[in-house]
Amino acid sequence: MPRNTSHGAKTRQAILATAADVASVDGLDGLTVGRLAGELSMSKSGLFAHFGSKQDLQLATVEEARQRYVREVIEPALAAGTGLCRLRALCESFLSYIERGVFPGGCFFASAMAEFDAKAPGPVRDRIADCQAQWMDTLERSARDAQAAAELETSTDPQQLAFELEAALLSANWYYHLYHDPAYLERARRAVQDRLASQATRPGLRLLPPD
Amino acid sequence: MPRNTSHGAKTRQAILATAADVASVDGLDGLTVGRLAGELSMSKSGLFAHFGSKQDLQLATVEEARQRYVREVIEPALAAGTGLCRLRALCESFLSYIERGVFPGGCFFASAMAEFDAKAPGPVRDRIADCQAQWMDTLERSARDAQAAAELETSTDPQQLAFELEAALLSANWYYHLYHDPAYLERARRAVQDRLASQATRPGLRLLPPD
DNA sequence: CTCAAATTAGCACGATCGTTCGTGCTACGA
DNA sequence: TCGTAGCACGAACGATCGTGCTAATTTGAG
Repeated sequence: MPRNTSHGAKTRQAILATAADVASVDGLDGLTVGRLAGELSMSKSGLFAHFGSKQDLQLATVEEARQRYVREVIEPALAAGTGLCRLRALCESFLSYIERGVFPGGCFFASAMAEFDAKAPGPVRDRIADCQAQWMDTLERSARDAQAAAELETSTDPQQLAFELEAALLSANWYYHLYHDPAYLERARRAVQDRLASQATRPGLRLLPPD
Repeated sequence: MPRNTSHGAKTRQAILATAADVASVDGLDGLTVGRLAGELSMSKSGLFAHFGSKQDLQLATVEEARQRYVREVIEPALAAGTGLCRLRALCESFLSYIERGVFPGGCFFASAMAEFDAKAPGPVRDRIADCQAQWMDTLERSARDAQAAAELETSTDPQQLAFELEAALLSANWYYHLYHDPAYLERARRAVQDRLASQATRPGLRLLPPD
């Protein structure tokens, strides 16, 4: 094979794509080297050679998932506008990402956060917490921008708003998969709409992008 | 030892109490027979003899956790009143239960729901889903009662309200443990208060029990 | 076509998984 | 006092875990 990044990188990428899918269902601990090797029809040792340890595999899997999340959730929303419009787009983008089944086990980071929530600190937990903080910050900053643009009441607490929006999104993820019922996605949509509408400066302020 | 259920039942109870604690941190799959035996200073086989299989152990652990949940969350709230007051008490009771650390890993059922969310169906998953549905139904029925007592607007959708309350509670659980920051519990309290206040029939309707 | 480097496979290790079996206590009922 | 039932134990099972070593295979560069 070529010196550096030809077949090897492709294989590594394929491994990580499958790893992220598996981990979204069975967790990053349920992600097992043998299982993963079987799923990709390759030997345990051949797969393992791409990573120095299981922890490295986990960290690489988180990074792969992060990139997928940015591509499927963040970027489309950022392209949709600014201020209040962006805030709403971020929420809708998340719900769409759940609906589309970007990860077979639901939101990767929701699963990972739940799994490492109360576990002892470590590199993997730290990375998960960091990703989650970034997402929360994206919501919060958008709220602040909307406020600066006079689209949200000055009485609004951006952190509180971000928390309530994220709460609706996360719960939609859990209940949608637990009961296989898309009604929960609609509940989240309604919750988001209500939160934004009630704190918008003008009652009829256009929240939806033209469609 | 006595013939039947003296020492045996005591031991079984001690096993399940520890099992529920462990599972709230490491999940029902992370709950291992050997680990549990070590934590209780008894042999794997001696412990295992109390349950026919690991799945039985898991189901018994869920049942133990359910009883603890009823005792620590549901019953105190039901005793606090009816209607809107009860609805608020249920939410506050949950947040207090998180704050008190009734389970070391946060809400047992939140962890279990997340763990089995996207897994293949089975007895354990079914039981978890059932418990979660019961809790959601408790919230929803309280909302309906409050509505029947004319404490909530007739325009309120009890299911929607229950979803939004539960969303705040669940997210408070995740973020509180992920960042070890009680501020998230306060955010949930504020979200609950806002939701209830905005849908109460009288703006100043007493929501807090006398304290 | 050849060679060296990169990639994968084969095999083995100690540990731990869930589970089974046989044994030895210990205390009550006869 | 003796038998018996409940309970816990130690040892061992096959399987799988993560992780090393070494040999075979593939592959791009000369």
